[in-house]
Amino acid sequence: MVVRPSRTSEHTDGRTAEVYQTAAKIILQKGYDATSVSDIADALGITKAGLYHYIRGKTELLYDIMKYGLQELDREVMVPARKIADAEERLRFVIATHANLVTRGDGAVTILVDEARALSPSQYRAVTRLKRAYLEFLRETIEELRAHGKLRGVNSTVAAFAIIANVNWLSRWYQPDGGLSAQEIAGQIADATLFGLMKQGKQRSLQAL
Amino acid sequence: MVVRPSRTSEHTDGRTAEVYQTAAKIILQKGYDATSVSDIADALGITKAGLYHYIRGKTELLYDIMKYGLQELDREVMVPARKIADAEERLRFVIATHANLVTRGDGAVTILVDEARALSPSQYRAVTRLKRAYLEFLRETIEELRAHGKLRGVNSTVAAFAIIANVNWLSRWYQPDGGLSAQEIAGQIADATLFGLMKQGKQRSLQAL
DNA sequence: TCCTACCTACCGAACGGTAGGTAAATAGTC
DNA sequence: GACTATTTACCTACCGTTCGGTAGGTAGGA
Repeated sequence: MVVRPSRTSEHTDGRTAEVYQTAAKIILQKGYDATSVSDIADALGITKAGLYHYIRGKTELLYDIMKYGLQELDREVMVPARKIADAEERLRFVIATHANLVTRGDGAVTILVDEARALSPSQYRAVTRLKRAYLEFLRETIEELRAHGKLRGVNSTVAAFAIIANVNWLSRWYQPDGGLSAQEIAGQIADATLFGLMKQGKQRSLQAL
Repeated sequence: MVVRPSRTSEHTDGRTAEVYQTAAKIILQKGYDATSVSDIADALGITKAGLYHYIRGKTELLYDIMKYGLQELDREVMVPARKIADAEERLRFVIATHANLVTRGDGAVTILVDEARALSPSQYRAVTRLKRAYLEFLRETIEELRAHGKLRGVNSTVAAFAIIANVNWLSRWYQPDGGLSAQEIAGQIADATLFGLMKQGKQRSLQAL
């Protein structure tokens, strides 16, 4: 996870990126509330006061990590997806790419999922707004499938949440050293989810199982 | 949520049930770490020390709630499901019933999902063991489908987690006063998930969408 | 006379955060 | 290049607050 320069954080160099990466990793493991600022400082080999040189506060750190996760989702999933004309192909791309982002696991995208509760109201609103944009993007693509007569009798909200559920849940059970590769899993999830929604999906050749 | 008498908690009357229900509700809203023992006591209209008359500790309270959730899952989903001979029908029943349990929402089943991290190692092991039993139950049923030649080329682990993902994610977006009823959603999730896994599902008549 | 169901008052530990300092690097001036 | 001013990157030491938990008491019912 590389943090790009932004107006909201005045430190943009490599050390700040390291702070964010380390924090994301620990928060992912222990949860936000159970992670103390000292935990993060210790992992970085500095003191708590030293860490406050880089962050403005604990929730601001969380918020910045989440913002990065949402940017990542936009940059790597939504922007490229919008260039795909065919709705079915687009949806398959979104599911597989998002799944890869979760398993690649620098943490930011995943932290997004669970820890929003800890944000301040205004931070929460900002994050929720961007999450909702992603949901709407999925819903629109699904409705496009329906318009082409390809969708089964499934509510598009339920379907969109089903996609998000499957992808995000990956972070809870995926093990890099397990029997299945991230690509295999991503492909299978995309396939099963799409097939469940559509009247007749072009069934992809499935990799070894 | 009604807590049944058990050997591990010495108080079994109505007040203890009220304690557990209230605690579950608050933990569900705020998260376990962010919920203080005083929060729960306040909601019950007693002091913190008064609450300790009913509980042995904060994690024990969480553990007891989770144990109840797992019992609920066993009693209401797995036990009746085992009586269903047809694997497809059985899987549909499991998905729909589990989904209803989540949306009915007295909290215990849902808390199970997110807060296991806060348990002590031995408590964590106990909960994980029972969760794994549920996963295995799903996997076996899915493999039964495969044995009958009904399954598409999907890994049964991926499929089992997909079911769990869809059902548990419900708790994050289901709104009782929303446009969709719990039954509708449960039915659609069961239908879309099953259809995604199977070669040819008996497509149920879907309710209004 | 016990037991149940609480209470007040408190403890030690951990928390997020800050005040105020310092050594080393960097930038500006001559 | 030498000297100074400023900034960076931390530090020690501490603050007020909140936390989970407890000791010891009490009012009321069986």
